[in-house]
Amino acid sequence: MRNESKRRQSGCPIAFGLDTFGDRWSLLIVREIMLRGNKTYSEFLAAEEGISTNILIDRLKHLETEGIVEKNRDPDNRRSFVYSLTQKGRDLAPIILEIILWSGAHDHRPSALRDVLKKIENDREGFEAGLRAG
Amino acid sequence: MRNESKRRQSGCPIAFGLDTFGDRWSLLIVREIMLRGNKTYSEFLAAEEGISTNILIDRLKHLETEGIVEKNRDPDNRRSFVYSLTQKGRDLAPIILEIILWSGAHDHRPSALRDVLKKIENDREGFEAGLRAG
DNA sequence: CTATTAACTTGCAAAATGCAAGGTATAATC
DNA sequence: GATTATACCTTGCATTTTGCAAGTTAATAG
Repeated sequence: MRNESKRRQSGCPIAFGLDTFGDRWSLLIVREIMLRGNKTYSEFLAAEEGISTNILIDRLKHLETEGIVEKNRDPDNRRSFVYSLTQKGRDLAPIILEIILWSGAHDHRPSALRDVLKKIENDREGFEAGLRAG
Repeated sequence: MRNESKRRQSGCPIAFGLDTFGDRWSLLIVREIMLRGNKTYSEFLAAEEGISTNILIDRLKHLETEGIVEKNRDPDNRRSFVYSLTQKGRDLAPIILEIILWSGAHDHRPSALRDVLKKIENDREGFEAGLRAG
C-alpha cells in the first residue's frame, strides 16, 4: 500500500494532489461513486476496467485514510459495506469534470462516450451540482 | 516505459485521462512548463521533488508520444533541447487549476504554499489565461 | 585539447501491480 | 440446521515499474 512516507514535502499543491489521487485507479473509484451511484466493493470490482481485488482494497483503504471516502455498514444488509464520498471527496467534482472535458476534446477514438459530454456542454453548472450531490 | 497496450478500452473519458497523465510525475512536468517557465531536461531534473533521470526521460517520451509536449532544439544552444506544450498540453490548464484549488482547500500543512491560491481567488480567469499562454 | 555541461543510458535492488486462488463472515435456500 | 451463495477481503507469486547510482555521448567553453 502506498504509505504516507511517500508524500512529497515540496509544498506544491499539484504534488499534494498527485500524492493523494495520482495513480491509475483512485479517481476511477471516485467516478464509480460520483457518476454511477455505485458504492460497494463488489460494484467497484465489476467496473469495466477490471481492477484486481488487492489493488481495489488498497486504494479504498488509501482513500479512506486520506479522508476522501468513508466506509459504513449497509443498514439493510449486514454483510455489505457502503463507501461514500466525504466533503473532501465531493470537492473532487471539478477536477473530474475538467478531465472529462479534456478527454472529450482529445480522445478521438470512436469508442469514446459522447453522451456525458453533451450533457455537460448543455448545462455545466447543473452537471457539476449533480456530481457533488452524489 | 508505459506502453500504449496499457491503455484501457472502456471508452470512459476519466480512464482516458488517467491513461495519459495519471501517475505521480507527468503533471509535475506539465507544471514546470506551465507555471514555472522551465523547459529543459536539466531544469525538470532540478525540480524540488527530485525525479530520477530514467523516470524523467520516460515521462517526457510518453508525453511527447501522447502529443502533450513537443521537443525541439534550442536555437541558441545546440546541445540543449526545449520542451513546450502543445495545444493539447495547454488544455490541461483547467485540470491543473482545479487540482491547485482542491489542494488549497484540503492541504492543511503549514508548508502549503498559499500565494498562488490568493492569486487564483483574486482573478481566476486571468490566472487560467496566463497558464494557457505559458 | 581539456574540462564542463546537457541529455541521456544502463544496471540492479526495491516496491508496486496484476492474476489466481484461498479464507471468513453473513445471509438465503433446502 | 445443513448447504449453498454472496460480500469482502487476504495471500502467494510472477511481472512490471520505480528509484538510485554510475556511466556514456555530444556540444561548448576556456
